[in-house]
Amino acid sequence: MTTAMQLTNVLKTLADPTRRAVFERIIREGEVAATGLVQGSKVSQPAVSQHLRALRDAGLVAERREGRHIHYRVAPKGLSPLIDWLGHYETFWAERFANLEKLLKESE
Amino acid sequence: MTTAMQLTNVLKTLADPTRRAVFERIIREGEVAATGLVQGSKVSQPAVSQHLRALRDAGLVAERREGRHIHYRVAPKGLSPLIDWLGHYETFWAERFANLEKLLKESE
DNA sequence: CAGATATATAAGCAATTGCTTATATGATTG
DNA sequence: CAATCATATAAGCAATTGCTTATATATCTG
Repeated sequence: MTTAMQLTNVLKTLADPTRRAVFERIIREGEVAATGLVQGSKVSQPAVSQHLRALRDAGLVAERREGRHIHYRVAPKGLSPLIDWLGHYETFWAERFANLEKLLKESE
Repeated sequence: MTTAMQLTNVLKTLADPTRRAVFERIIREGEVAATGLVQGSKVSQPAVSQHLRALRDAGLVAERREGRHIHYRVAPKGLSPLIDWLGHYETFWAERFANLEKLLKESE
């Protein structure tokens, strides 16, 4: 079960474009060290570090220390609060316009 | 097609618990006048009005004027940026742990 | 140990946010 | 028209946010 607070946390965390970009890179690259994320980022190392902390606190990423490097990866259940919330209201939406799945197919 | 800005807007708009509560009431009640939303809200009428504006600006709700009442309803495509974004990364997640649909079933 | 590298934390600051009270606008009713 | 009801806007304010620079911590290497 997810709480409203967890959902709020996930939404807030993903709402910042810079932070979301970091998250998307972790998704795409599978497992990245913080250094790698700083490279090619528009913001400073501390800024990236702070974003990584936020992502971790929101449960969106997990980390694995390897020597002095810390590798970040997506946390499987991190998006659950969001998916759960969408799923919870799916029935309401389905009645009124279309279901989630259909919207998914229609996208792009 | 949805832009990153639209997604950011939707996420930011839903990230506030009070505003999200307003949105959820609109989902559940189908079509509500602003007055109805102020009733039973913890915040003032202007606060609700500001939240409604934010929801409308994010494309999450639509309005219909009827005399001096304005009735709000969910905008069908409002969540598209969010659904699209989840869908866009679904393949990446599927490869790594589970697909969106499965997570949806597992929820609750 | 000393130096280098990887990451985190601290402090400070401008910008944004969400609320309030007060007031304005718009529509209806008598 | 005047009064009332529904909603929006303005102004102000405390709290939060995202960044910066400076510094600390932790790990590795020679």
